[in-house]
Amino acid sequence: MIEITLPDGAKLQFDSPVSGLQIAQKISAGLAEHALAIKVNDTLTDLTTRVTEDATISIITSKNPESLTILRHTAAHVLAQAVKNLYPKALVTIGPAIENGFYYDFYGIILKEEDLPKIEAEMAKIIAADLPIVRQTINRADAVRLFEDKGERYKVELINDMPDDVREVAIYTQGDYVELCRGPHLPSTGKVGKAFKLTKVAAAYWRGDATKESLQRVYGTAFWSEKEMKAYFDLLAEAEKRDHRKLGREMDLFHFEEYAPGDVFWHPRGWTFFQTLISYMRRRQLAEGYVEINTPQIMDKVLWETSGHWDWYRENMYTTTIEEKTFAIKPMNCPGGVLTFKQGITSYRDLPKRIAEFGRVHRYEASGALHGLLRVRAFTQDDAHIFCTPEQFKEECQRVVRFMLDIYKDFGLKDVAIKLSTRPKERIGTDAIWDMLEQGLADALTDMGYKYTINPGDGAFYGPKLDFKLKDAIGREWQLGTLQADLNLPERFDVTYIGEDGQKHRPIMLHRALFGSLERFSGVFIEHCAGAFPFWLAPVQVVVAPISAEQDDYVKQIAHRLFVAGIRVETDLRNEKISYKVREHSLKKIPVILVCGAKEKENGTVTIRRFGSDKQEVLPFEEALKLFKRDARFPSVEYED
RNA sequence: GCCGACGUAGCUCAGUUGGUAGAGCUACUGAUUUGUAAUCAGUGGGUCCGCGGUUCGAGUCCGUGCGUCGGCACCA
Repeated sequence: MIEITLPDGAKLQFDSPVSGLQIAQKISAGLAEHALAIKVNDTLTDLTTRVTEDATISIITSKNPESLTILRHTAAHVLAQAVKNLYPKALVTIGPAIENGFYYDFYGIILKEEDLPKIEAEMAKIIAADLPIVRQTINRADAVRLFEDKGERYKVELINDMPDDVREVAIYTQGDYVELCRGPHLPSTGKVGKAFKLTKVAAAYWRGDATKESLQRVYGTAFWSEKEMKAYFDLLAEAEKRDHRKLGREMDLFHFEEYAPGDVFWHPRGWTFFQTLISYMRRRQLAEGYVEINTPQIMDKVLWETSGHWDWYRENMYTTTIEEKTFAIKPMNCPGGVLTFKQGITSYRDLPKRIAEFGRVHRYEASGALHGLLRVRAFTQDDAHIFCTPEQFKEECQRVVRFMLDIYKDFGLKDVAIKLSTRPKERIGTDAIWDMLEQGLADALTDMGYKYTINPGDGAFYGPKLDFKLKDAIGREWQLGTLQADLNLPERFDVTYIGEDGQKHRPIMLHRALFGSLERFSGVFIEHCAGAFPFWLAPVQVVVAPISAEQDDYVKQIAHRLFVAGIRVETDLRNEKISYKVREHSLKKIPVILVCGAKEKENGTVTIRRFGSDKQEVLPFEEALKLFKRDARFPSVEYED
């Protein structure tokens, strides 16, 4: 007797092992028709899998969010079958469901975008044939033979690399196509339906390893309805409009040149924005107990040999040799911070010391890695190095995390993922040190109630780190801030402080950057706000425009007053209609347009039009000035009135 | 770096089977003095990414370099 418990608590009894489909049939014919998979004690599995003992189950239909993954995974297999039909010499590898769709990697073929419709058509045929998808478990050796016979050496490799204790593997058959797979899958190819699309071709390395062969990857997506799929593509199109590279050109913020790949030419407006970010951060850091320094751009390469970076990253460092001496253009600011800290003798009473630097660093990134402002070769970090005692370690970490999230909040960035990256395989320092630092970072987060995920082995070679990640307009994740714990650099540079006991002690060094790279942060934020900067960050905050040349004097006069008050203001005295000017400045997303006609001039008023609204508001100029001065203030910063 | 695609005016793009480069917007000049998302007219504007080759002739075909885009790998 097997007792099956349903989600609502109801219990069903069966005499013998029973499949998900049979259970669904017992519940209702309608459910059986829509059933796609079954969840047994929280494990998703195929509808045909038999439940052999008492269990809590739920029948999965397209209403369950989990079903989308199954749909896409099955769609990936249909894709593989279609490609095998059309290109028999292609070898299959793997094809999982991913966040917004699925992909499949093939060996031995090269596809172009133009080939996709043909493959889609073949997929549609397979779907129309509604082939049953049958799961079987077979002996491991038989599986190897099966795929060897088919010449599918990648599948053979996958089986051979499974742990020794795996005796049996699952295979799925749909028509004449056989796939090695854990599953689960839809009951038949017909269930994939019509809402699927292949989106792009790309390359990927076998097993994600750059030393292995390059495979042909095909990306696609699938939904339960064409309506949902359309909504997804609409969203992508919308996101594309926010691409910071496009907005950067349209808003005249920056450009790139082939003479300096990966290095930004900031235009007046973009540079004003950039500098405002720095002013804001500088102000907030001072309030947080930091001091600011500036250290050399080019230093003896000996420093990087000492730090260990030369061994790890020499290939990515720019160097310059003069009179037989080799210097490095700094790829990070740590040595500058360390050498500055080491000037004089530091007492425990002086700790923690928080030393900030807006440091411009250069790293030779692989050409294929470059991506607008989001991945560049020369960038500015809002870097700081905090030297503290072991007792202060956790508290300092918490201050940084709190500060970081507080900064992001000022930019409306609330969807931040925190990752704890732990010791990598190749590293320096003892396990005891790594244990202590990893635990400290984890505790700091847990104590504050922040959730995080662990990226095992993703730490820096000298210490573990917390990474703060955010998504761009089309969902790509980018790292912004980082907090790294380090005992190695203090060791290597022999950094000490004098403790209460009068003896020398080793401080813990925290590396932290909140914006991370100001270039990257700019890109992410431009996309986040779709170019509509808040007043305090806008490179041009106010444009003053006359209705006719009669008011030019008045316009100049109030623009001057705004300038003196610290407002970033421009006038637009061109011989154009006001609607032309409104359109143009609206396209540039200027927060405020002040229109001055005869009435305004006579009454000493201005008519305010704010970006994103077509409402007009008439105010005495003095009042408007007060308003703008307030709007121009940095958020979360105290001001004396 | 790897695989693939792409590179024409400031921007967005067109350019037939190889026959000496075009549109709209922008810019400039003039007229118009205008009340909240494009006033009219005129004029400019190109190393067709660079280099080499094939050809009587190359924006177009081939090779190569550079850059960009989409992924992968990388990211102190």
